[in-house]
Amino acid sequence: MPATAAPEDTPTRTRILDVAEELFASGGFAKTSVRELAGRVGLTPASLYNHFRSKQVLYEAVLERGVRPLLDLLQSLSDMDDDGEPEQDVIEAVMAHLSRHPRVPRLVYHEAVSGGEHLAPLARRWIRPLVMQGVDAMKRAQPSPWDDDEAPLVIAAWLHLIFGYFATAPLMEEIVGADPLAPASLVQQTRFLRKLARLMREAGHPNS
Amino acid sequence: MPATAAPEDTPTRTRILDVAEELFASGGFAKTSVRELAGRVGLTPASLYNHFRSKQVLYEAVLERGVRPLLDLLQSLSDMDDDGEPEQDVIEAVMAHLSRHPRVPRLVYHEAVSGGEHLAPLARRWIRPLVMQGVDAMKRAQPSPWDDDEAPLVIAAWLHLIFGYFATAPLMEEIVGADPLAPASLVQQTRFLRKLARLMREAGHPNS
Amino acid sequence: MPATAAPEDTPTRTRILDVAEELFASGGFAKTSVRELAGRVGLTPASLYNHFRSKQVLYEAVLERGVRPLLDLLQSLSDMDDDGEPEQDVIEAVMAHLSRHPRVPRLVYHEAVSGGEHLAPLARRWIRPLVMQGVDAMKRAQPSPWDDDEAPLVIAAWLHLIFGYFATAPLMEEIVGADPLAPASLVQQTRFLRKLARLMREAGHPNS
Amino acid sequence: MPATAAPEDTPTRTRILDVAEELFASGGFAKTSVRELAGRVGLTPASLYNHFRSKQVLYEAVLERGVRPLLDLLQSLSDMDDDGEPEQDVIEAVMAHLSRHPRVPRLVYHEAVSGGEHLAPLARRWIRPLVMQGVDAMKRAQPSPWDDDEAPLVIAAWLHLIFGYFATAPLMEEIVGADPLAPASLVQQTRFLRKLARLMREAGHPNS
DNA sequence: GATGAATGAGGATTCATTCAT
DNA sequence: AATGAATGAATCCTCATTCAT
Repeated sequence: MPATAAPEDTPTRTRILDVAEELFASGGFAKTSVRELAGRVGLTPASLYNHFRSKQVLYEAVLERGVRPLLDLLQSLSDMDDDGEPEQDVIEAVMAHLSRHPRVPRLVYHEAVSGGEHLAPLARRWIRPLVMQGVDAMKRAQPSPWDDDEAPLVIAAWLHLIFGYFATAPLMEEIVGADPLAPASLVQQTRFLRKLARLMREAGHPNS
Repeated sequence: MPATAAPEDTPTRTRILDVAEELFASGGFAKTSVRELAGRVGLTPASLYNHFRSKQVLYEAVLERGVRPLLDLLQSLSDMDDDGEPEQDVIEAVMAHLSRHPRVPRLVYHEAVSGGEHLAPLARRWIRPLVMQGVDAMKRAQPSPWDDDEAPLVIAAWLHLIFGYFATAPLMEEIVGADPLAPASLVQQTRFLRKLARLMREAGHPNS
Repeated sequence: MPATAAPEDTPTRTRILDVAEELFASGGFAKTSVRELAGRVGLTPASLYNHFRSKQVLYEAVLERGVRPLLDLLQSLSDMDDDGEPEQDVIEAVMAHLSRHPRVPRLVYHEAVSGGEHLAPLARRWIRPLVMQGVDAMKRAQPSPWDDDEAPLVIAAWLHLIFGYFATAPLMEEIVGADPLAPASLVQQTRFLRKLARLMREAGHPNS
Repeated sequence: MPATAAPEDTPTRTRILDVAEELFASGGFAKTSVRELAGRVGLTPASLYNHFRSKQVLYEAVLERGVRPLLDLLQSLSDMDDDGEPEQDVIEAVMAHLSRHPRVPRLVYHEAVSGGEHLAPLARRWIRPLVMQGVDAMKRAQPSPWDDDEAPLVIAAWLHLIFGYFATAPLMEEIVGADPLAPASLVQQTRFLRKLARLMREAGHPNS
C-alpha cells in the first residue's frame, strides 16, 4: 500500500512550477501572465487551474519550493561545528547551492524590493530565522573586529553581497559583458567572497 | 545664455513624476497602473497624457530624474582628489544623497532584477560609466589587498552593499523591525560601510 | 407485470436529484454550477456525468420529478366528487403536498418569470392541463359569483396565491420575520385560503 | 450656475439602464451577461464600465429605478383619504403603474424567489414598508371579514395576486395564448381584482 | 490643461463537458 | 461508478490609450 504521497510530485505539476519559477523570477508576479505561463508549459490556462487554485497559490508554491531547501541547507550547516572559520564553509555551500538555483534570489528580491503581500511571511518565516542564526554565530565568533550591535549589519551585508550578486545578474551581465552565472564567474566570485570574509574576520579593530 | 528650461518644470508635471516615482519604486513598471497613478495625482488618466506621451515615457523620465543626479554627484567626486582615502568621501556622499532619494535604488533594482527592456540603456548609459570609473580609481589606489582583476568584483560588491541596503529596505524593516531609512539607521549604516571600506583597504594580502 | 423501475432509482442518482432540486430552486438554472452541485453530492463533476448526460437533462429530470406528483394529485382529486365545495379539498390537498415539497413552486417560478427555454414544455405539458381542469370545474360549479369568462382569471389567481406563497417564501421570511414554511405558518395560510375560497364562492354578484 | 445635477440622467446611462432592466427582468442577474448587455446598448463592455462600476452596481441601479416610483406612488396614495373603499383606488393606480412598467415585478420576483444577496435590502427598504402600510390600512378598515392577525396574509395575498400576474406573464401567455400585458388583458384583470376586492371587503365573517 | 466616453487587447478565473484510466 | 486532467468558450473586469469637447 503506497504511502499517501503528497500530490506534489506529478510531472505536470513540476513542469508548471519550473516554468513559473522562471517567469516569476524574470518579471515578478505582476508581469507574469497566466496565459503565457500555461502556454510555455503546453497547457491551456484552464488546465493550469486543475493543478493550482490560483496564480497566487502557484506563486507561493514556487517561493516555498525555492526558499525551503536553502533554509534547510543553512540549518544543516549551523548544526555542524562552529570552529575555525565557519563562514568560509557557509559561503562555499551557499554559493554552490545558489549556483544551481540562481533564480531563487531573484524571486526573493522581487518581493524584497516591492514590499508586496508575500513579503511579510517570506521575511518572518524564512529570512528572519536565517539572519538571527547568522547574528548568533557572529557573536560567538572571537576574536572579531565587529561590535555586537554591528552584527546585524554584517549579516545583512552578506545577504546583499550574495543575493545581490545573483539577483542583479541581468544587470551585471549587461555591464560587464560576461554572464555572472557562468561557472568561471561563479568560481571567481566565490573566491572573492571568501577572501573578503577572511579579511573581515582577521582585520584589527579600526574606528570609523 | 537662455535658460535650458525645457517645458519640464511645470508643477503638475513634477507632481506626476513624484507620484510615479513612488509607485514605480514600490511595484515596478508592470504593477503600476496609470489609473491609480493619475488618481493619486488628482487627475484623470486622460489628463495625464497631456504631460507624458505614454506610461513608458513617464517611466523613463522618472528613471532619468532619479539616476542623473547620482551620476553627476559621482562625477563631481571623481573630479576631486584621489588622495588619501577617497572611498570614504564617496561612501559619505552617496549615502547622504540616497538618504534623500531612497526610492532610486528600488527603481534601479526593479529593472536590474527583471532584466526588462529598460535595463540595457540604464546599464550602458548610467551604471557602466559609474562602475568603470570606480574600477579605474581602484587600480590607481596603492597599496591595496586586491588584484587588478578583482577590481570589478569589489566595485560590484559596493554597489550591492549600498544599493541593496536601500532597495531591500521593505524586507529589512520587516525582519529587523526598525526602519532602515530612519536617520539613526542611516547613520549607523554609513559608519558601518566606512569601517568596512577602511578594513578592505588596509588589510594585508590574504590568499583564498 | 415487471416493475417499471427504469434505471432511475439508484441511490446516487437520487442524491444528485435532491441536491440539484435544492440548488435549482434557490438560484435557478443559470446560477447553479455543476461544480458546486457535484461537490455537495460528494462527487467530481466528471462523475456526475455518469448519471446525467448534461446539466440540461438533469434540470429537466428535477422539474419532472417535482411537478409530476402534483399533477397526479390534482388528477386524482378531479376524479373524485365535484359535489359540495371541492375547492376546499383541493386547497387542503395541494397545500399539504407543497408543504412537503416546498421547492417545487420555486423551481416553477424561476422558469415562469424567466420565460426560459423550458417554459414552453412546462406550460403546455403540465400547467395548462391543470388550469384547464380548474376552469372546467369552475364552470360546473353553481352558483358562483363569477362569469364564465372570468374563470381563467380566478384559476390563475389561485395559482398565484398558492404557488406565490411558496415561491416567494424567502422574501416573505425576510419581511415578516417568520418562516412561511414552518408548520404553524402553513396551517394558518391553509386556513386563510380556505376562508377566502368560501368567501369567493358564496358572495353575491358584485359589479365592478 | 447649474445645480450639480446627479450624473444620473445622461442619455447613455439611461439606455444602459433600459436594456439592463429588460435583460435582468428576463433572465435574472446570473443569466445576464455584460457582453450581451453592452452589445445591445451598442457599446463595448469596457465602455459600459465607464458608466457603472460593476454588474452589481448596475443591477442595484436598475432595481432602485424600478421600485422607487412604485413606492412613491403608494406613499402618495396612503396620504390621501382612507374613506370609502381605498383599496379600489390602490388597485387601480398600482395596476396602471405596473402596466407601464411591467418588468418591475419580474425583477422583484427574480430576487424574491432566489433569496439572492439583494433580497434583504429589497425586502427591508422597499417591500416591508409597503406591507406594513397595507396592514395598517386594513386594520383601520371597518367592517371587515378579516381578523387583525389575518391582515398580513391578506396583504401578502394581494402582493401575490398583483405582482404574480405581471411576474408570471411569460408563463401565462404560454398557457392562455393571450398576452397578459396587452391592454385588453390588463383592463380585464384590473376589473377582476376590483371585483375581488369588493367581495373580500363586503363578505360576511365565514369561519374556516 | 482637463475630461468623459469610447475602445481593442488582455487580465485572471470559471464554465460545462470529455475522455482515458 | 468514479476520477484526474484536459479544454474551448465564456465569465467579469482592467489595461493603456485616444479623441472630441
